[in-house]
Amino acid sequence: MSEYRPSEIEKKWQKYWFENKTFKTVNPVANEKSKPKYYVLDMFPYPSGAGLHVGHPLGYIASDIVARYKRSKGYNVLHPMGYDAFGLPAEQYAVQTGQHPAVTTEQNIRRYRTQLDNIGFSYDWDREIRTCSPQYYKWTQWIFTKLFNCWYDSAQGKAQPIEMLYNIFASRGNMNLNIPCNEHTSSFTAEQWNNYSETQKYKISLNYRLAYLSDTYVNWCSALGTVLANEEVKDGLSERGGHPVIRKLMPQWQLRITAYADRLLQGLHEIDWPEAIKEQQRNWIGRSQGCMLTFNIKNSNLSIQVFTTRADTIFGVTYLTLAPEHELITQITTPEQADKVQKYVQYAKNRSERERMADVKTISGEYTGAYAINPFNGEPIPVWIGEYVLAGYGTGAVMAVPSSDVRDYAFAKYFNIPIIKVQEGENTDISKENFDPKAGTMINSEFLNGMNVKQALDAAIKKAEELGVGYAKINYKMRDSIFSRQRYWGEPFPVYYKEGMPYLIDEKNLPVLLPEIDDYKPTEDGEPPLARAAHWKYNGIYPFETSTMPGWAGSSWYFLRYMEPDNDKEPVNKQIAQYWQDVDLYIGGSEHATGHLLYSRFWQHFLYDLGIVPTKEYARKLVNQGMIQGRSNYVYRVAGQNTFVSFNLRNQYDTTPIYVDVSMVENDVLDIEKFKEWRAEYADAQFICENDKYICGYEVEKMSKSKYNVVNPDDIVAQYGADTLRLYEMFLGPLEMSKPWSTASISGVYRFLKNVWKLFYDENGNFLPNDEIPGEASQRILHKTIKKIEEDIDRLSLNTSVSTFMVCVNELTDMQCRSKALLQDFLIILSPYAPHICEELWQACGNNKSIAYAPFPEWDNSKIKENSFEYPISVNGKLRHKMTFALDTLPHDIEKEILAANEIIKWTDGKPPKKVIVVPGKIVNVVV
RNA sequence: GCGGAUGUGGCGAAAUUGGUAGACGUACCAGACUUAGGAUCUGGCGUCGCAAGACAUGGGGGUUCGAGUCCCUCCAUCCGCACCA
Repeated sequence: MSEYRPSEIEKKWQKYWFENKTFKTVNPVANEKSKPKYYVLDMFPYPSGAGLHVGHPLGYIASDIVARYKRSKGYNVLHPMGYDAFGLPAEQYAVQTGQHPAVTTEQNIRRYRTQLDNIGFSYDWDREIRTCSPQYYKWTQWIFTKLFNCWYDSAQGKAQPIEMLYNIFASRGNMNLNIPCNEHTSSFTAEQWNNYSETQKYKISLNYRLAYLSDTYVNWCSALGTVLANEEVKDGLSERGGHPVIRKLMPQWQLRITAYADRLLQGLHEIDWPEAIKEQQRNWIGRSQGCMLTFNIKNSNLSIQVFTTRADTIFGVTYLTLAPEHELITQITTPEQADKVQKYVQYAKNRSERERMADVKTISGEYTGAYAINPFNGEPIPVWIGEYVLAGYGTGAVMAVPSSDVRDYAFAKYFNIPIIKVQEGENTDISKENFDPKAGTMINSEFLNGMNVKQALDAAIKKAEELGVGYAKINYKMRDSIFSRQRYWGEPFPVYYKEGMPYLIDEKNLPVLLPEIDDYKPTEDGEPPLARAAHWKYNGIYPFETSTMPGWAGSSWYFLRYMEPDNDKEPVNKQIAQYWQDVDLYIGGSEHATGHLLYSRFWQHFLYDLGIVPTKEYARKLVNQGMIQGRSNYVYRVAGQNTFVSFNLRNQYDTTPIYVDVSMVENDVLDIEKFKEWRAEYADAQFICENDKYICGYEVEKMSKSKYNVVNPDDIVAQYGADTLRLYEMFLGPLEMSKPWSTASISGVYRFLKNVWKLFYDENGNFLPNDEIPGEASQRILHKTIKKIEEDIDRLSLNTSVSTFMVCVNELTDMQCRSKALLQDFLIILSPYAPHICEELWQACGNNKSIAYAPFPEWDNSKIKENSFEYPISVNGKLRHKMTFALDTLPHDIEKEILAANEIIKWTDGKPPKKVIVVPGKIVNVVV
């Protein structure tokens, strides 16, 4: 073949790999001495109707390069792909069209698969999984049953079977046990427990399980007819669709992720993940160390619990503030204030989350008329209600210290509540708002006087414990995760109801299949769509749970299933999990920081507790690939005319920018003919050009159809081939950075591949490589390249490797390298990046096995060394000179040579240097 | 406000432990060839300067014989979180 024609070779090799199962990962056999393992994983995609754009494969290409490289380095590589196939878009489409979501999902998956295959990935497709297939979600349901059957043993720091808790209750009751459980769990003695009926015991146990039902304020989106997770809500609107979200009290399944809060925080130390992700997770978990204090209500037997991180400021408390949702409000409010309080609570309730967040500046509140008693000094302090106190954090009540907290300060100023200064020193002037709440030493605080904040904090907590009015407490911002969705297209719960109580479906009856229904909307009375399945009953009698699991259920453990996707006895075999351990490299977007990436860690910790998986953390290293943004182009239409003015002339006219499809633009130059054909209205448009060209404006923004800036990888593959696309996406810039797509410099990468081809074939199609022994120079080039590529892959700096290859090919071309042995080695190191062309040329060299089986060549340092080398010389740090020395020159010889070289080196003032410092291979310093 | 990043030619970017800043690719300029093409090849290309040379890695300071790299400080941009007591 005389010319590089990617379209002719790529399909052929993709077919070859598929038919020969070239990339099949064989399960390790027990007695076999197996290779070291390497698990490289991509975040599996949600197969949306829009298909892949050029940004999606970025991470997949990087992981594919690593996978292919590790294989050739002798690793047993697990590199799978699948689909996160349950989800809202397919369901919404179903609601609109009546089309079953399974059908659209299947179509979308096919489209994705075709697009992925076009790029030549080395996935082991025999391991493909789909979260929506019953063989898969059977085990998602199974994990749910395990969560339901476990409680969290804080003493042991792990999940334990619920039977064990029964035993504990039978011998000790539930008092003085520090076990994470639901609010309002009443206490009982061992004796009482033993007298309970089985049903009563079961009912109590529901409060302790890691999966539990509870009435919760949830983010209810009536437009979508479902509950959303906190991270699915942005600024009071649904992330998907932007519909308003309100808070509503509903019974929901929840997972007790809060029991794992500390472990999830600790685990971050063990994993090599981007700092940004770790920080987001830390933020989300929101651990804060403080103290719980009890304030009794004056003339009442009620009391209010308060969480504070500033127990040291207890003598500065001048009022308490309750969240408007606080349950004691009605009980403590005095009759005189009842009306106002009632109004205020109503006002707060009607304000959506969005409104409340939008104006954090507005101060509002109401006085209840009640007084609480400061537990430290017995002073009465008024109890207020304020919107700025969040029901969901801590106890929904705060002890307000206006002198040490800016929000309390603002509230106190606004309502004219007294302020007691408890700190003195620099930056503690409370007449201005910008005081430092942690500065100075304590005053007006009895036994705390004279201490600094930290000392006072410890002393105050100690005192509270002595007085029995409080205790040290660690509080988390993170809430338990709501696990119910009022949707159709998700995993059904393996749960049925009997006398209003939830029971698990027997394990042997899993999976609970998603029933067929004729309409995917919620029912008229607001029940989830599954309520439409009238005859869907367990054993024909008991109603099933009608909500389904959220999108993140299936994605929280999929990485385990790839290890053994067809196991029908368990989610994954222990020995196999033991072999694969964890994911060595996980590549995916950072948008899942507090969603998938947190939940999956939680499930892994849980499964570790059960002894199913061998590691607490499932992904050793995570890399977030940057987003590829679109580069939109504009034309400038002159107001009121069908005339368009070129970019640099646009200011001379009154113009409106209009998006043009990027496929009609090259290097910002508009293809005027294509533009005229684009739409009828532009057919006789006029153009005001500069230098006979119409230059478009541009902007970098997210790829989207409406901006006409979406680039489909299929088009690039059709024009330049998959290898060019792969190389180019890497060449575009560092993997982690977001960067705009531009087709501008793709031709350089394409030319590179053509040059590779030309090393093997001349223009007449003659095969060039022969058996000549490679010269020293070409060996040096090759070995330097091998070394560089290894280093690049190790630090995932794949963009620079493309440059390295280019330099290598240019140099081999210059010296007309014809050594087949050397060129074959070159193909092996290039093949992870551009596998198709390398397979083709590899075969042309007479190999009959895939290049994927060829071992990666070892580089030899002795072959890299040059005969001579140049030393940079700085004279007093100013002038620089170069001198060439033989390779084995000793440092003192260099020194002598430089001293003797006065005539060669023009010293600044003509005098020879006094001192020459030489470090071999590094520095020469000359002091004149 | 808090946290995480990032600032280097017209553009995308290299420079792994401090050691010739701008590799490689694009764009652009000049030329060659030509079956006129979005092919191929050669040369140029940070700024100023005819040149020698000088100045250049967001700004300012510091450490060092030597700083894109280390330290301090300020600025700009992007991304998270945000009344969390």
